[in-house]
Amino acid sequence: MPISDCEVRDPRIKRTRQLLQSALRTLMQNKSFEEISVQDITETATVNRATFYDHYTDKYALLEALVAGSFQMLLEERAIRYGTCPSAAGAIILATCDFLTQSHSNGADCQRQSAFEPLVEAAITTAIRRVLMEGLKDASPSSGISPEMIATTASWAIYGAVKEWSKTSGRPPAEEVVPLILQLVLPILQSAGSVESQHATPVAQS
Amino acid sequence: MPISDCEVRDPRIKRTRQLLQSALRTLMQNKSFEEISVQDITETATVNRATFYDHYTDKYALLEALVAGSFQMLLEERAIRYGTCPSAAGAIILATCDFLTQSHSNGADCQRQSAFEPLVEAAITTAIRRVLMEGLKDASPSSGISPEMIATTASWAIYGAVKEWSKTSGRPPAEEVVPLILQLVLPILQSAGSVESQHATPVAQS
DNA sequence: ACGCTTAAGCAACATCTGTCGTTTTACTAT
DNA sequence: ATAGTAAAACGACAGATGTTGCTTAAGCGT
Repeated sequence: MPISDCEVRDPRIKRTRQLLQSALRTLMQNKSFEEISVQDITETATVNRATFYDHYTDKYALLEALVAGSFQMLLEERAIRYGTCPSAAGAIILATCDFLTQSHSNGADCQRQSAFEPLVEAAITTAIRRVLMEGLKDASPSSGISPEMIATTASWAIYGAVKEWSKTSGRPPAEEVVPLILQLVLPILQSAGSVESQHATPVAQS
Repeated sequence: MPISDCEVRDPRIKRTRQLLQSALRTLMQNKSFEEISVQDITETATVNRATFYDHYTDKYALLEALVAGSFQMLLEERAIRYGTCPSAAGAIILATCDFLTQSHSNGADCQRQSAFEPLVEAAITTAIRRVLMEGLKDASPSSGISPEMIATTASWAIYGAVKEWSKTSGRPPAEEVVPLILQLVLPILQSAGSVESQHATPVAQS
C-alpha cells in the first residue's frame, strides 16, 4: 500500500522511489510512455518488480508522482507562494509554460497517447491549485464563491490556456503570452472578495 | 487502426462499437473501471477480443470515446449551440453539472482510480471547447487573444469549477452554482472582442 | 445475382501484469 | 550492540494483454 509521498522517513523508501522515478525519466527520453512497461522501469532501476507495487499501483501512478514532484520543485525553486497577486500569478503561468515546453521537447512525442497527457494535466492543476489556495485562504468569500472553487477554476483555466499555447505551432515566446493569459485569469482570482478588488479592473490594454 | 469515430458508413463497424460501448456502460454499473478487463468487455459485448483492438487501442480509448459521445449527445439534446452568450454558457455549465453528477452516481466509485478521471476530463473539455468555438469563430480578436485560446481557457475553467462543485460533500443544487460559475467564466468569454462587450458587465449579484 | 472488399471470428503466441509467501537485508529505537 | 521492525529480493502463479495469420461472413457496387 503506497504511503503518502512526502512524509517519508525511511531512507530505503526514498531511495527506491527515487530510483523508480529517475528510471522512468530516463526511459521516456527514448520511448513514449505507453511503450514503457513496469518491467522496463524496474529493470533499469535495478529494483525488483514486485517492489514496484509496494510503492505505486501502476505505471500511471508513478508518472503522476513524477510529474507532480517535478512541477512542485520547479515552483519552489522560483520561490512562488501566495499566488493571488498579479505578479505571483504571472510567475505561476510562466512556470507552467516552461514546464510544459520542457517536457514536450523531452523526446516523448505527445502524439495520441491515450492516458498520458490527461494524467499530467491532473498532476499540474493540483499543484497550481495548492499554490493558489495559499493566497486565498485569508480572503473573505464576499462573492458567495468559496476560495476552493476559485482556486480550482483558476488553476484549470491556467493550465488550459498554457496547454493551448504550447501546442500552437508558431507560438510566441512565453514572456509574451503570460500577460495575455493573466488578463484572462485575473478576473477569476479577483472574484475572491479580497481587500482591494471591489472595482472592475478592466485591464483594457491595446 | 481505429478510424475517426463519426464518419462511419459501414453498419458492421457501427454495430460493433455500439456493442463495446454499451458493454462498458453496463459493466461500470457494478465494477469500477480499473477492475474491468478488455476480456470482460468483449465477453459481455459478444465480440471477439481481437476485434476490440481493431477499434480501440485499449480500454482507456474506449472510455474516452464513450464519455465524449455521451456528453456530446447531451449537449445536442439540449440544442446548445454558439455558447458565447451568457444564456448558452449557463446551459453548458448546467449540462456539465448534470453529466458529472450522473456519472458520479453511476456506481463507479470515484476513489483513487489512477487514470479514470483524468481521461474523462479530457473528453469533456474537448466537447465544451467545440461548442464554445462555434460561438467565437466570428468574433474579432481585438484583445490580442485568439478565439482558440479563449475557448480552451473557458472550457477548462468550466470543467474545473464544475468538478470542484461535484466533489463537494454538502453541495447546493446545480441551478444554484451555475450563476456563480458563470460569473467566473464570463469575463474570459468577453475577452473576445465581440460586438457588445466593451463594458465590464459586473454581474454584481447578492 | 455476383464478385470484390473489408470487417469479424478464431486460435495461438510471447509477453506483461498484479499478487503471494518466503527469505534476506537494512534501518530504528533502546 | 542488539533485538525488533519493516522494506527489498526472489520465485512462482494465474490471468490479461496486444499481436499475428488465417478463415468466415457480411455489406457494397455493378
